[in-house]
Amino acid sequence: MGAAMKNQNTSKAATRGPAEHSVRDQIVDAARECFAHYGYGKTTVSDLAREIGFSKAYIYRFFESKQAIGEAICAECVGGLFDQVREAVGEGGDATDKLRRFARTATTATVELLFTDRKLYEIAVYASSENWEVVRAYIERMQGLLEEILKEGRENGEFERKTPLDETRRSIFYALKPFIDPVFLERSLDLLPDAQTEVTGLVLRSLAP
Amino acid sequence: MGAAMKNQNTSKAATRGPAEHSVRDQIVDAARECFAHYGYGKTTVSDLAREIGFSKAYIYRFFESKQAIGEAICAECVGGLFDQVREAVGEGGDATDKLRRFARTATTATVELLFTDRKLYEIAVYASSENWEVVRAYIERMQGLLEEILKEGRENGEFERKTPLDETRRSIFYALKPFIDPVFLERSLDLLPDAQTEVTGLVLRSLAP
DNA sequence: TATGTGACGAATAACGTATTTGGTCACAAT
DNA sequence: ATTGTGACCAAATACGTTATTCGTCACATA
Repeated sequence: MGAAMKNQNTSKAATRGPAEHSVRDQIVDAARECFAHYGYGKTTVSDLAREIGFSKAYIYRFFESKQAIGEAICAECVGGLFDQVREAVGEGGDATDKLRRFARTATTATVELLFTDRKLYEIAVYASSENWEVVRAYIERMQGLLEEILKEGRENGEFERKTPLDETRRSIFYALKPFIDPVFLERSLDLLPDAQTEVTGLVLRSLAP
Repeated sequence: MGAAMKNQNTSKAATRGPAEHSVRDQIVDAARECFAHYGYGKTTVSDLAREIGFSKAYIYRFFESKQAIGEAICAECVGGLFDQVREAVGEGGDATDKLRRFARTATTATVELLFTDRKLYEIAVYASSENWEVVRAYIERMQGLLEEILKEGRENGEFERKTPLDETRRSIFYALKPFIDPVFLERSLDLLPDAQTEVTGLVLRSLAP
């Protein structure tokens, strides 16, 4: 099984110097604007330095690498996605409704990001394809949320209880992946929104007690 | 909704001249070897011409373009995949078993292609990402096979009958896509084989009467 | 008609080079 | 200590030029 297995670049925070510092915020602010406007690849670290009026070297006092800055921006993006999903789920009624909201919102929020901030979306795709830590964290939070929904559904009798909870959570997440993972979602656009609805239906049928 | 929507290059056969002709077969044979050895991109039409001892211009009497030759080779590949799946399904017992075989064989056969004929797999990825007609045909045949399994399961009471058959077929196919579609499968390798098994389990639960 | 080709143009890829970029470090100032 | 920088290097990238490659067409031969 000599698979590809690239960098194993699941790097840690990759942040340096004081965690709370106005310059760090300035860098992030500048990066957010520049990345969104020119894209991650076309923005140079010197651009960011010029934008905040400091030298390039100073930026490296706060971030280990350009990618680390990209991860910070990406964290904001996926954090926003997660918040939207969590909020939508919170407004749901029973677990079935919550699960529907979970799937629907994850898709619509990500698609919206794709269309309104295409350049930022590209970072997310890159991050996902390169297994950045921030994506792993996002997936874990999403699965955590999903598990909560499942638990609730199991407790109040909406969902079956025989299948191990972990397996249920994972398999649902895999099945929904084409509509959640940015890399896959790009290739599923022409199937939306029907395919997403129908897979959610399938998932709910699989949960029937 | 200004989606991407590229070439709409879902071209037809793109074949020219006599359909039955020894030279056509020679071209395809040479292409199969060269594409598998050097890859689609690195193989030039002149290479194929030299291989069969004719001029490059003559090749264009039989195929409209290099891509058309690629489609022919790709058709062989996915045809092979489909045959493997159909055979495995044919050896199955009840519909549940057949569905399991359907999913498992589709994945293993595609992964095997990926590892043994990586260069040909690349063509399949390219074909899929560019929506070549041959891929569309493959998907339709696969869905046809899946529908047969579902019908059988519905008739003998293994599967539920409330959900419209079309929807069931489509949603199952979508859910399995990360393990069938070459483009997706490449990114799901690290989840195999567990994820595939677990999603299949989810699908079967959703089919419970 | 069926088989087969060399020559040709536009588009693309390969290639080598000059420039830019990511990242570090020694050093200065507060 | 903390804040801040210019100079520097290896690696990557942009760029302009050359060489291939796709695909066509007029033409040849049997």
